[in-house]
Amino acid sequence: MIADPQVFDDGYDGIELLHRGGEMSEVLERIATTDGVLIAGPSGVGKTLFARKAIDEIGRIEPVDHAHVNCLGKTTGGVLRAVLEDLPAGSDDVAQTMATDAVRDELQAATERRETIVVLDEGDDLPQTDAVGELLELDVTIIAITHDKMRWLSRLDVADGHPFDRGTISLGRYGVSQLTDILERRARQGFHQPDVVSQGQLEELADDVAGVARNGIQRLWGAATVARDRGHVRIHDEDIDAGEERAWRRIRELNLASLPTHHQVLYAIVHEAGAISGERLHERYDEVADEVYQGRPAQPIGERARREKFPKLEEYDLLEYSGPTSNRVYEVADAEVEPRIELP
DNA sequence: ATTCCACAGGAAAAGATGGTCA
DNA sequence: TGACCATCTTTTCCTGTGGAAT
Repeated sequence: MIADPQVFDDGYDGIELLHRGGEMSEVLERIATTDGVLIAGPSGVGKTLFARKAIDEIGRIEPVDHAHVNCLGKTTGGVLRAVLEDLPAGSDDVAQTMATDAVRDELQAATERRETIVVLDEGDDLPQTDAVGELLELDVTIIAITHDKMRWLSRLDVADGHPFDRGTISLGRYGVSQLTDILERRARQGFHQPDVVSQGQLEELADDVAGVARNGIQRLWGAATVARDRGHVRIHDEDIDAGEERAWRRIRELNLASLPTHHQVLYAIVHEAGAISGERLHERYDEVADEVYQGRPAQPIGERARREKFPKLEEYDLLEYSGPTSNRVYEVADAEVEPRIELP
């Protein structure tokens, strides 16, 4: 059924970008005249793919070097080093302890031989670092990606003004017919055989995910996987329903696996309880800490440092919490996503 | 309405980490 | 090898917030 699994991977970019023609001309136009463009839009509407395709387009006009960096959770130095590592003219392995001055010099050298574009993906927290300011000092073009344009612009603090407030490229959710096209394209490319899924089914999927392309693509993957397991030649409507949870679990499990020990422990504690207050959570952590950290390189951490871990767990869609500072309750997003650490 | 309380999260200091260089 | 250094992480200290109690 699924002949080419990577077509359904989250970061897959070997596919044509559909229904973004207007935004694409806009971004090309702006890149020709300024050295900073902000791309804003909700999760899963193809901001990353859009940026990649924009780089391709630009590369067709003139030769450019580029770096694409995921800035989530990175410090100023971390972003700069990642840029340096990703540039063709930069070093492949930049030491964490390399002085920022030295990184700056190397970036200078790596970017001056030809036009350079830097994509700062997952850039919501960038304004809290100096990374944007540092990069603007160099002769590079920045494409920053964020979920919330207003918040990003208002928190950005760069001396001498910056080019980002001269207009933002906004990528919205797709309409049903547009997303149906997109899903059809994926199906054709991923399944290698016609009629695995009907036009009507694709429309229903597109409608169901409210224009969020990533969700639609993952739902399609889940449906195809279930259909395969059930020995179906084509996707049945029941496969689509049954595949939904599986699709989300796949993404969350990958997210969880990528996190370090402290996050794993905290996730395990919340998972055990289902929902837990901050107070109870800290009590439980203190109870199990000694045993859980036995034989691991990491040491248990204090309460303040634990609080620091939750934004990432939320960002990765593993935990949910909201409400006022006191009486906050932490909940697992999907109880089926098992922790990777055993609690006593 | 005012005071109290618990907790989130900011800032700065301290500690850990992982590198360079003599 | 060991002294030293820059950066990142954690701790310490603290302020702000919203609900609950008075």
